[in-house]
Amino acid sequence: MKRVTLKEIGKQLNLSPGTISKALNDSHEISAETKRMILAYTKKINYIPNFSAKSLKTGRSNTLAIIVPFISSSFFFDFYEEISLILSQTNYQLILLQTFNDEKKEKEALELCVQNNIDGIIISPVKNDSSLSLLMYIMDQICPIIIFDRINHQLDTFKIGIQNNKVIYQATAEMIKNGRKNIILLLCKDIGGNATRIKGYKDALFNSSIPYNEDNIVEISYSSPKDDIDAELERKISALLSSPVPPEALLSTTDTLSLKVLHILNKLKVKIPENMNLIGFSNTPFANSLNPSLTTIAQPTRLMADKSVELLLEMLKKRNKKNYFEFETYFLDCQIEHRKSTSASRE
Amino acid sequence: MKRVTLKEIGKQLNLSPGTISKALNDSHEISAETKRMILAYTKKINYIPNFSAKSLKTGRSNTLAIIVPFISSSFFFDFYEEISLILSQTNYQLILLQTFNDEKKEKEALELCVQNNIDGIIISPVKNDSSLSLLMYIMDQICPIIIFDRINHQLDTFKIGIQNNKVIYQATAEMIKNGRKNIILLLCKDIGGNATRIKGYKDALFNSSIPYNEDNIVEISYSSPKDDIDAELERKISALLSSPVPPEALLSTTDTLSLKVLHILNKLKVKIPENMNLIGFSNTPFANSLNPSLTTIAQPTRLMADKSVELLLEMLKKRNKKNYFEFETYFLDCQIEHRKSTSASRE
DNA sequence: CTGAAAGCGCTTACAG
DNA sequence: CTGAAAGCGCTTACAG
Repeated sequence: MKRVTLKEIGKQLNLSPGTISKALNDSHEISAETKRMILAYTKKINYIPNFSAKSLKTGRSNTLAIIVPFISSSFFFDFYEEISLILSQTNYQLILLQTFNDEKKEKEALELCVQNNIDGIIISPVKNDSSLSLLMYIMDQICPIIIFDRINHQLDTFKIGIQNNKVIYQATAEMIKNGRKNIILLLCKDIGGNATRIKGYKDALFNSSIPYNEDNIVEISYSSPKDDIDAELERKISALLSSPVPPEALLSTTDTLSLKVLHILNKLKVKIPENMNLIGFSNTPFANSLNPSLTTIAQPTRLMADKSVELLLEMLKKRNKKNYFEFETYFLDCQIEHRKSTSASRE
Repeated sequence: MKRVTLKEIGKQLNLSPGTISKALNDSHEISAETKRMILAYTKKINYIPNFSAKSLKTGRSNTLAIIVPFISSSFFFDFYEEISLILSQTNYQLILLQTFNDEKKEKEALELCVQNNIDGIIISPVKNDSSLSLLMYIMDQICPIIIFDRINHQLDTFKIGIQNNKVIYQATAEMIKNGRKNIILLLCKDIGGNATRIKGYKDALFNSSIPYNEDNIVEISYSSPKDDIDAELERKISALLSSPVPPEALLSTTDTLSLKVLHILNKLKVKIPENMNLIGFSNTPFANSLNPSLTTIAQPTRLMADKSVELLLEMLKKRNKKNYFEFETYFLDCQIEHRKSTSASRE
């Protein structure tokens, strides 16, 4: 029982390998009768084609790639799941690559795409200018690219993201409405959208005539959800809590930080929401089961994934007509999901 | 700027394509001098080889596959992450495939492996006998296979799992020690290890002279973490709670069930741990942040992943000497992680 | 409607 | 140590 090839099948059926190939690809050149006969036979022997040969010949792989910083981040995970689900309805395969926020790994991931004749790429890049020349080369020579999430990247293509200033504005305003004035904004350092995030935060304060205090901007530097930032985070939070006018609210802008800060506040016996309103940027399905359940800003992950695939498939369809596209950046809206960690009542 | 081939490079350097190939593969046939020169050049122009051609020629892909029911299950996710981490140290690529507990999808996933000249497979199969003939064919003709988690599968190969009866015994004994006699065992229906699980449960009761009551075995039928089983689960739990002798403890054997049942018990205002001890089979890192924090049975996921890769790589090394192996099944130990959802004190 | 033949870009046994 | 040549298993322009 050796692995069967088209040549072998042709010999069995007294047809040429080319005819078998055309039949299996449902070419109009082949008669219905012959097709039926060939399909019956290949099904019977469970013929499994060799994709390497096909890919070598055609220059395509029927495979798309999604490149994210960390699949362990629930936003990226959900995004991946959705893409995976959509593509399972097509005959595209999907491969998942992680950069770990490392430019070198990003380059490796992209080269892997080239090596494997990947047909299209959806990526959340490491930095605004990471792998720029390689990405441009790929766009030009290899396959279309869609950028999502970190849409400040300089590559000229379709981009799908959220309006950071707007959503941070809303969350901050929400806390102000709950009577909180001293609000911590917790950020992951060196992430593209921070400037716009801070802008949204400041605008919300300004519109309620609350003075801006730069000590309330807390930036934590980490690149992996597994980095040990717990001690640093606890120290900074503790310091703010023991200041003359302790903070009454905290807005956390990443999934990782949201979970960690909740844990720390519980440990420090801070009463949530009475003494501390808490809103987390998060996509975790467990927000409901947390203690207390966490009010979150949920990114429209599925919509983002849907749009990314839609655009990529569209570019693939028009693959031959380059420069045809007017590239656009799409900003999707986030939603605040209210749970127990925010309320107006105090102790 | 067209994509460069070995032929092209050969022309530029006045060498044959064969020589370039050998140099890049660090063949001993090529002089150090020539190698250095070729490497310098290919690096300068950032030569990226065509893996399809390589794979077609060699019959190998340098890619391993991991096939799981659902990557959204945290056990499988952690397992995947660990494998991914280990392989990033090697030059094997990894592809992830999901079966959604569907035999047809499992067959498709395996055929995809064959199509892509995958070098090795690590799989948690859908059922004890799913895809048996295809798996045997693959083992025989294509590449080695390791089975993990669902180790009751009939394929003869290396298997890595846990001793279900032992760990369920321990968890049950733990609850008995906390003075609980009426203990619910919550299972996902039709999963391989259930018989051994029930045995562990019964043995623990028996050794404490507690009569076995079959109503306490609750089986819920679902195949995806996203299946809507909430109503059914709530109905069954409610019914037991309103029986003359309500249960005082619950042992949940899957991740999905653990989170759902916690949510339901909270909703029904059952006091945990006072009136209900709760132990969940779970790998979620959020166990600590749940309300209350959940005592869990944690599978030795990383060890299982390490062992799986170790065995697979070993089989790959000895690829030519088939039938050389004495296949074994490895049983790894689980650990109970004590948190607030279990204790002896009552109300 | 079917077939013969070239070629995708590599690797490798063989010759020199 | 280097090269010429065959071949991996497909697809497809071309011929008939």
